[in-house]
Amino acid sequence: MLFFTHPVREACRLNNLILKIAVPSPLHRSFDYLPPAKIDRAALQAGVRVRVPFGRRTVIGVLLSTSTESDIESHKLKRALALLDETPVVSRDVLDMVQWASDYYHHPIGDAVSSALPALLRRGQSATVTDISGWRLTAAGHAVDLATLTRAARQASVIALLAPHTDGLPREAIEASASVLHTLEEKGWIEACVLAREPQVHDVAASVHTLNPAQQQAVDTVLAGLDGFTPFLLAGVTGSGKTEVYLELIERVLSREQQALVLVPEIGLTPQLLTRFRQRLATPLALLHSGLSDHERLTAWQQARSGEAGVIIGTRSAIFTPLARPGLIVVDEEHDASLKQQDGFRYSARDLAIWRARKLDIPVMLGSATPSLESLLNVGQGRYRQLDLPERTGVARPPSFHVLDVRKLPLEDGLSQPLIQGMRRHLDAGDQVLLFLNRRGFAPTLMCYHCDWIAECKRCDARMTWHQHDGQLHCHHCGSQRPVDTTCPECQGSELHPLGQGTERVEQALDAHFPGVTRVRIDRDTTRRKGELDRLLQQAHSGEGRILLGTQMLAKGHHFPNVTLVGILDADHGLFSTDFRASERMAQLIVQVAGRAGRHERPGEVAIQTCHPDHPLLQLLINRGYPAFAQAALAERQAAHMPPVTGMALFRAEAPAADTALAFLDSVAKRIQASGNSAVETWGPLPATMERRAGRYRAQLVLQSEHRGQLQRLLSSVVRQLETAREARKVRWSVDVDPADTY
DNA sequence: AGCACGCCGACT
DNA sequence: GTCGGCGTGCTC
Repeated sequence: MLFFTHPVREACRLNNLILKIAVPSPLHRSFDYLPPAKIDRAALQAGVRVRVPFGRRTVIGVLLSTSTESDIESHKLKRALALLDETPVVSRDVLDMVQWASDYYHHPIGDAVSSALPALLRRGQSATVTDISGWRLTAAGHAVDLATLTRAARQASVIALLAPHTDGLPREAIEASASVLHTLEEKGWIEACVLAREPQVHDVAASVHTLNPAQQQAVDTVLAGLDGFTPFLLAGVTGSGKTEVYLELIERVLSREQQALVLVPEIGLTPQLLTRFRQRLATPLALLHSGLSDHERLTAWQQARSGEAGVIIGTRSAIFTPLARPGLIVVDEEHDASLKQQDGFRYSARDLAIWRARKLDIPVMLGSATPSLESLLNVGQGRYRQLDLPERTGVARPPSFHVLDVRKLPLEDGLSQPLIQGMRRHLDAGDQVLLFLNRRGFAPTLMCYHCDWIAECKRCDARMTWHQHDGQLHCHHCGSQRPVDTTCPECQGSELHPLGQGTERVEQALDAHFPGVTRVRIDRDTTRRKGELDRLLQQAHSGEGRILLGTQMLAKGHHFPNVTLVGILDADHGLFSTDFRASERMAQLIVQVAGRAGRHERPGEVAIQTCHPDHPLLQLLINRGYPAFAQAALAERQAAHMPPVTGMALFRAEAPAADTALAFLDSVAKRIQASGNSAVETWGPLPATMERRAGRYRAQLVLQSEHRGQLQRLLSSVVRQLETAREARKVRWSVDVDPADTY
């Protein structure tokens, strides 16, 4: 048999071999290449990077598979230039998942594969773990007299830091700007050095953790199924100790020498959560979030791939992280919209987590106090197994709700009298109060009392928000800003007034109502600077701030045990909207915000200011709780033939001219009609609720079907047509399968 | 997406 | 005369 592996024959076979390669481009297909010259067949593993000539450029693609056939005429096939990896950078399970997702979300395969790789690998950097770069003192550096450096404090501190470390310190360990290090290098006092990378050792103090019966039962149920794929929905009311369940399971996974992947919403990756994981788990954590540098991201990716990190915790894109020994996937706050990517490759990290866990044959746990209707339906249909944590840990009891009808109550700077009185009561008792308002700035509208002119954004169909701190009008949709008008541009009147409340204005009002009472405002404006969020949260936790005021940022993932009153200043914002998920989102937000209250021994109160106190879903929510709300909402969706009961997809389009996007979507609708697929209904095309945004006109076409398979088939066919359609060139278009937001 | 080709307007 | 505007075509 050895004769068959004779070199000549092997070469012959290799010459017939076709490489199917995902090339970074917006094209919905892979590209075929001949293997690089002089290459061992064994090196051609799916998932390795390949340098290929593409058009007039050279790009880096990823090998999807090999084949002996190609639809491309052989004289057109080019030869790949080189392989960049000895072992695949995209693991088998991730590659399969990406290919599935590219198909399901109708996103170009090359772009989808790219999103599975850290930027440095996309650009061709070596994937193998490299030694880390650091700095050490030179002989001249050791000889420097620090007393002569009184005018260069930063340089002096670097020298002092490095002095005891003769082998040098890693760059990350030196808190100094690049320019300081550069100056020191120029002076000949420090030099770059290479430090061998040593696996981190992470010890934790042994401690005993007791679980309540519900937690224990949840843990036991998952442990019983640790050797195979089961999706679990951990439905735990806020404060019921979901994190403790995760930690317990992760410990068990680690003790089996396996890794756990934990996905969290963007805003949920709080220092507290990390501290808790670090204190508890005897393994290095690989952290993946948007704030990382390219290098940090690659390092975390490598720690996950090598198995050095036992736990990988990150936001949605972390679902693509390679795992050496996968054992468990956790998706925390699974209802959160940030798990769905909103542009480009519009995948749902939650749904991909399920897919990947099935492929890997490991358990996956979705956790939430307010599960998505999607997940609840999956439970109802027997696809997921629900685990309940009905009780709050300790003695904390559920809060009581008060609906304040602001049609009948005069508002003073957005605060009703009963709310103010309630705040006073709780503050007098020595407790903390949390006010939630999902609107930053001073006032969302600036209006002329003379002629009713309103300050609007020049690039969007939206009002400008007045920000007092910088005296500017800001557009919260495109980011543009301009100075506040002092006279009305229409009638030259000087009666310009701010209308409505933002967090800035409420903060100011608190001065008048609660003079001398300390407060903390947490929104994007007060936390812009690095470290500021941590500092403000610290003030909130320590009790230094008595009144906590903020937007979304304050609503999720934080424990404020001494907060006993939560005020939701404007519940109507989300209750009525064009999006069919508005009431679900509102309910989730109310429950999440309410969950901040009364986590300690004192029961909490929640005051909700609304113009619609009788809204049936709101009443259901506060009287009978989230599960009852969710069942009713699901029944409504059922009756209205809406997701998650039906499948939905959107064609979105935007263009610089008003009618281009709509005209394009009209042609898409015609193609859909022409397909004769009667299982799919279309709605629209319609202009977006806010049609113009950042100077571009936006529109969408909704597709719905009871038969997801039919919907998928139709999308494939239409997307294929659009690739070469003339009208598609004038617009920026995209498909959004299972949209998180319609507008 | 990039990149090149190609055909019309206002500048050194 | 040419620099450069963006429409059109192509990528194995």
